[in-house]
Amino acid sequence: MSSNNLETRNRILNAALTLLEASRGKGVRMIDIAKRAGITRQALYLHFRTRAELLIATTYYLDEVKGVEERLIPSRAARSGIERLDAFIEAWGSYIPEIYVIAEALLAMKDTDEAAAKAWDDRMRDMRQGCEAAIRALNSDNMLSPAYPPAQATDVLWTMLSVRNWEQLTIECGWPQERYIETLKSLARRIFVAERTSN
Amino acid sequence: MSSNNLETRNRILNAALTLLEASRGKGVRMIDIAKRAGITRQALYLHFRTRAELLIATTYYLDEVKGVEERLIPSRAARSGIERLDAFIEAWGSYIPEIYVIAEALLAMKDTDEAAAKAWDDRMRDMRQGCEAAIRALNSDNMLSPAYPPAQATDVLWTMLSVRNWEQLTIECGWPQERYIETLKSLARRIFVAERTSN
DNA sequence: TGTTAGCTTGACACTGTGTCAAGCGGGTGC
DNA sequence: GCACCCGCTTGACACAGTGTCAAGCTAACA
Repeated sequence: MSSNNLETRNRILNAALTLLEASRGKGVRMIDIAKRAGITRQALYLHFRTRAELLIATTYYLDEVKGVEERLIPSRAARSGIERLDAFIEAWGSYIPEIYVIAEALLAMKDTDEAAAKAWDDRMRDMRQGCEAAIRALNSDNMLSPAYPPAQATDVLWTMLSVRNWEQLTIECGWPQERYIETLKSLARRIFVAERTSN
Repeated sequence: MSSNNLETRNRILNAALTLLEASRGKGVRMIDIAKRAGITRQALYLHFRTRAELLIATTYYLDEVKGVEERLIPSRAARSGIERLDAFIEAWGSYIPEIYVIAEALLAMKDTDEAAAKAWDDRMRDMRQGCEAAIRALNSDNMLSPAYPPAQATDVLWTMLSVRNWEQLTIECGWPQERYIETLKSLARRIFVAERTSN
């Protein structure tokens, strides 16, 4: 029965999520996921063709669970460019820690698996849209620093907000999450906003 | 004979280097390296205990070949803080493309191999010293922006100059190397230098 | 001439992914 | 009540890549 099928599928995705979160994304085997989901390893392949496919499905499942879309509403509603930039950094920056472990797993597969690479790149391209919109909003307000053309400014913002940079600052350097958010907002203003009036 | 031993060792390291560079760091097997070095796969293990150990040795070998130390001389000789910041970004930024493929290979192992992780972290810690010195020089000149305490400024500079960020800007965004260097210099000035007089 | 260092040859173990065939049990249709 | 099928289990096996081991070869050196 297809409802039963879907139920198992969700159990698998939940299992994958839990295990990835528990083990910081590394060393989660198919057999571990299967056991946690209460089925055999082989049965996993009745739902997902490969490990990569399972992980990709897990990230989409995660998005669904965490609700990415809703989080971006405030940034879209922003009236000024600066406000939009701030709201976007706030929204994305707060989202990173929630997807971090899964992102790690996907990033680790990027080298070996074509599909995983594409899934990650798609996801990053989506995020880039937000960066572009924020820069464009700033530009419309005539508040974008003339130092960088919009396209390059987008590249820079996109790079600044990468998961890897979040990882380095919070995990490696030990920054608390709020400092990460505040510093990135401050940096973005310093870099992108013309005629600085605040830091 | 130990001289023969060393000769083979260098042949292995050269082989590893060549292959890693050719294949962008991924999918290089022990057998490939062995063949290229003109020995058997098993003989590799007479020189390196594991694949990780070989890769780590390869990175040190690379440093030797490329001469990291000499490149940093100009930045140490700089008279002003700003000059030092510029020189450091120039030196490190120019070095990244040369070590990039090996860095990739090492980064890929970071998740699974303890020793590889340590080797990479050590390397990054070295680089961080340069960042710290540049920030300190700026601070001594009273040119460090009050917006960030020196420790945090170091964290930010260190993160900005990561290999991943270089990868994203040059490879993903398609920036030419000179633009990368110039933009990073410009960004660093904008962020760290107080009372901006230039962009 | 005998010894030894450095390599080869040809095994084998192990891990993890992915595949296959046969079987089983419970619900559904007739 | 019977047959059927779906979703899963069981127990194989293939395959790639790393790492290990024992025995043998060969050139150089004492």
